[in-house]
Amino acid sequence: MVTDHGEIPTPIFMPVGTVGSVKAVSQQQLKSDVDARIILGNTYHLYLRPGTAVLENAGGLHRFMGWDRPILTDSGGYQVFSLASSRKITEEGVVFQSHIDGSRHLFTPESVMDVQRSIGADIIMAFDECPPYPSEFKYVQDSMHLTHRWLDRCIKRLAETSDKYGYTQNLFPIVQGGTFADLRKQSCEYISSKNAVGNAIGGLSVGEPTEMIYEYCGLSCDHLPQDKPRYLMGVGTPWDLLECIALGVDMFDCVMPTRNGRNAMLFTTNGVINIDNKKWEHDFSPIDEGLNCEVSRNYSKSYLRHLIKSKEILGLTIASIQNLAFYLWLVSESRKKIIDGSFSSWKNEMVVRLKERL
RNA sequence: GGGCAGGUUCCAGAGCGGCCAAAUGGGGCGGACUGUAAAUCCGCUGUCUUUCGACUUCAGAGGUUCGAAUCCUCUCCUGCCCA
Repeated sequence: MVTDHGEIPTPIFMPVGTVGSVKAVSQQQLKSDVDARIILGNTYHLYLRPGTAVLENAGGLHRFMGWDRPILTDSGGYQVFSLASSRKITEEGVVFQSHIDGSRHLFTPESVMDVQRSIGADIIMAFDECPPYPSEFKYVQDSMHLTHRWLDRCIKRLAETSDKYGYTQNLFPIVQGGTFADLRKQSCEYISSKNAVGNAIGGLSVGEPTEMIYEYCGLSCDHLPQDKPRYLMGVGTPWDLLECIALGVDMFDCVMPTRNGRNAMLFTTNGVINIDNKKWEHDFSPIDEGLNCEVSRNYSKSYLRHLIKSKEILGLTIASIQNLAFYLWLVSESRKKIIDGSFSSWKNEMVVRLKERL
């Protein structure tokens, strides 16, 4: 893939990944870019629209690792949600109980900042609480205020500690407020007032219907600074990405390409494939010719199906890479379409096409 | 030619007189998966019917029995061993 900022490397396998990108830069350079990714462990797609501001990162972990895109780490706030059965929330922080040995571990805004300092990612996330859907107004309200107080502690801790590796780490605060318009708006205002280099939209894709994701994502975008990256955490399907880009989102991250890939669901430029299906048994065509990715172009559907059916670990890797390459293509195309002004019509066409089951 | 062991629904393989359309696994089909603990989870899978239920199945043909995939007889086929 080649963009006006040079070639975007084909995804490669890394044991623990993270790489994002925010090629950042000066106002003049802002005309385009950014896209990021994390291979395997997580996937981050950063995508900045023309005119949005970017991070300052003269150097960074990404550079240290030989990548040309920034690396992003999450705070563990999502685990407060996803591991709800084995944790306890207090004002101080969250106590998690290990599912491996039962040991208890306290996560606080301060400790989470320290950990992220040590890892050294270019973009680090605030520690927040992510209430499930549905939740009572009162609970979401209290939770939001707790997240705001935690944010202040994150900012304070970050200010009190210095960069460990000689480059700036950029903290993104996270909007909460669930699916209550007034709370969301209030949270956006609070988060915006911190004047961070970028802002995240959290608390969505936690069980609510897709339409509500769009609704509250749009609402959040409307109340966050337009000249700074808006990062929607945890979303989503390819069509979700397109819809949310239309609403103003610049960055995404999601488990979907890798997890669904491991579960035999392939996202391709022509639609969705369930590679388990017998219909692919003798289909020797490339997995996805529409991608400029050697894995997608050189392995056949038949071979990939065989690997998956045989429970060969390589199959999961190939499927994951296919989906990651697809997501990168999707955001890269989106950027091009936005720049040439054809995004909206292209998006409507793609949403239909990409959902199709092949 | 002789002696054993077998032939069960797409496959493997339980069942050995009623609770059997028949366990379980695989396969097939469908669904789920959204800031990753989890290469995972959930349905359906003889035919007809929405359900109840009805009907046809356990190599083949007869038979015993109120009742057979299960017991008996013969036939066909498969594997192994001995000639």
